[in-house]
Amino acid sequence: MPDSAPASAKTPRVRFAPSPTGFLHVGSARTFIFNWLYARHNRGTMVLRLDDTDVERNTEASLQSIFEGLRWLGLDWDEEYKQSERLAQHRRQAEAIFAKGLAYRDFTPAHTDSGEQSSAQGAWLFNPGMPELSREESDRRAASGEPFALRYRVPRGEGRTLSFTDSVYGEQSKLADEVEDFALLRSDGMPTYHLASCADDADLAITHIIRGQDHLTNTFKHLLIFEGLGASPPQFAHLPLLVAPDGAKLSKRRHGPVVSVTTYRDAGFLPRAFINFLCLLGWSPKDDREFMALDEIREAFTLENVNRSNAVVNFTEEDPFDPKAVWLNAEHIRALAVEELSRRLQPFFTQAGFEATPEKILAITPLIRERIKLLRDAVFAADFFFLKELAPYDPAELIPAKGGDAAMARRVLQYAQEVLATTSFDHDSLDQALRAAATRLGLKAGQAFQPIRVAVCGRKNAPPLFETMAVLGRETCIARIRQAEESLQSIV
RNA sequence: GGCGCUAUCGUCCAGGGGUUAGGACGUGAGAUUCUCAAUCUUAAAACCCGGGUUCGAUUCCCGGUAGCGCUACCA
Repeated sequence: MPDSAPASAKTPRVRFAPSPTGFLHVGSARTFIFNWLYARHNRGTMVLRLDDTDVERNTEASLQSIFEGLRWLGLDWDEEYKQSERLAQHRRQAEAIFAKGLAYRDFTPAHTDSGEQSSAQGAWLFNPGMPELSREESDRRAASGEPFALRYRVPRGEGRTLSFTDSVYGEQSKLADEVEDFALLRSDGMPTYHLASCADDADLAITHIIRGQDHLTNTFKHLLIFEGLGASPPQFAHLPLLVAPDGAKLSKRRHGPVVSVTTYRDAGFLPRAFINFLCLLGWSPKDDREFMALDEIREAFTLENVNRSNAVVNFTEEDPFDPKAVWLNAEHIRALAVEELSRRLQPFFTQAGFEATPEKILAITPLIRERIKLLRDAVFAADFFFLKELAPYDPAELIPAKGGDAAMARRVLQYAQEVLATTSFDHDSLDQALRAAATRLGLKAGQAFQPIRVAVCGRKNAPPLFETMAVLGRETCIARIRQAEESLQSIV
């Protein structure tokens, strides 16, 4: 394909460009996912680029956290770059722009405030306090070693309109007069995000920039930079933002760990469920599908189907996860093969301090898979399989809820011990034996099973009785039932 | 303040000049089961406001309002 072909017609090269200034957050993860989906749907190339030009805020820990998050998601990329390694190149490119007369030196000291004050006072002038110097004076001061920032000389006053077609937001245009003289180089010589980003996008031959809508307005600056670089701009696609229930853009600072992907991982989200949830925020296959496998999503994914309004991630202090994310996770858990699910459960049991062998987990998994929404729920759902000693019984729970007393509960538990001593511990045998026992005691199954379930599991709500007992084994079951019975002696 | 973007149930996502405005999550009620869960049935729940255009606007246009974003030598 010739270079002159429109960017959108080439084999796509997309990039995900996080800046390592904190943990990987869900908004970034979603941007990564959309880029990945676009690349893989179109058999293109996925580039990971670390935008680490902010030396002040970059940390190694953050870098690790981002990789950790991306690895967990399990989506791959084809090439990897670091902006800091391309510093010299960026400076050369800035100088080239300067040499073309498209930028000028600004010797004004950097503002220490964030510019909010001046905005509030109505001073939104471009590059306030820095009338452009003559070239001679500029050269002289630069030669004398005075620090300066390099600013783009935005072509204002020419009636020029900057425009592009966004794949999501459509035709976008803005008067150049509305764009301020933004910085290309900081006074310490470091490139700004705008410069580094565009320079790399051009150098790496990125064809499609898929990023958050917070960059929509910045795109006009980027258009100017590409022009200065002598490169044709790629196709842009901006994604609606993820916002918190308070309406504000999801931010690490304001919303804390609930926006970190590691929070989801640690709670026991399945990566595929997490991806499924995020891709549905701002995109849909335009039919009623919601629970989708990754392949299904990839096949259905197009930028045309991305919508334009922000999506709120519905979390609260009590419940950090969007209910829909939780539901989708439960769906994905149930869709997993038992072997696979039990493998994923392992670390949660181990971390809880249980002696959980793969065999034992495999036996338990079918009993809890429909009862957990997050992987970590398994720890509570299955604790009695591992605990040597159950917490002291609550007599009130041992007594059947409907029409029963302590004496009756004792009778059930006594009789159960007898019966169980000779019953083989498989589902069908237990089913037969215990139902027969109930009948003999003149009780309904529900009544008779409650004391036994509580005795065996330590609580009223648990997985199906017979399967549970089969996994627990005769010895443990009888011991627990005896203990429960004894705990009732005091009140009978 | 300027500029830009957006506006359908509580939330997410469809729809679209004439519809009983659809699906999902969550919530309520019921069914079913040895409890819980799962499952099934069912209910409540929305087109921001005002003008146009039109025989007819929730849908198209304009304005307002609200929210968000950008307006840094952050990214």
